[in-house]
Amino acid sequence: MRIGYTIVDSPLGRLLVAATDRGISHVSLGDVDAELEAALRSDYPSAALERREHTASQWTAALLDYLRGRTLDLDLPLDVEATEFQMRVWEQLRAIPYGVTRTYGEIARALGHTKNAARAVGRACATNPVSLVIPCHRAVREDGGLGGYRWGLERKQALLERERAAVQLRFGGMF
DNA sequence: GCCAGAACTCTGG
DNA sequence: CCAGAGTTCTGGC
Repeated sequence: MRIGYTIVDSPLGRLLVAATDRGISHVSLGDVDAELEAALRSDYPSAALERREHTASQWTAALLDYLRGRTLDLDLPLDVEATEFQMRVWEQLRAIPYGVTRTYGEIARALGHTKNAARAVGRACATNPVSLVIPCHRAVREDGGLGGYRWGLERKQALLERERAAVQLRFGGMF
């Protein structure tokens, strides 16, 4: 498998976008490029990875727009591998509106788990390979805590604050 | 209420 | 298989 990727500056640090010719396969945030490349490599141990500046530039631009609060919907083509359960969790995550949060437990219940599968949901979120596109940062704990975030807790907090601010800006006076 | 410990589901090694 | 996870529930105080 061939995967091209690029790393650019973003409001939340370095942003890595990786894609096959079919869609986005990996999106991550970090402080240093090497850290992001290592994460990509560990997700795709046997793929041919090629760093190219112009890789997926349309999609990268869309992600940057999103981070700046100019785009609320990231409906981009994905090319990711996942278990059935992960697919269903990610589907639920993508259904959460911009600026809104949902708890791990709520997501578990939405999947039809009467028993508590919140931990499994957390695990599925944690292994989401395309941050932002699948908004795993909108999943929080029931006790009001943020829970964790694969790309750094302060980024999760910053993302949620940015989303709230952008919503305020657009719809603030309307209610 | 608060805290420790058990319960629950999925998955990588 | 089993440990451990981006959790939640329960029971004792």
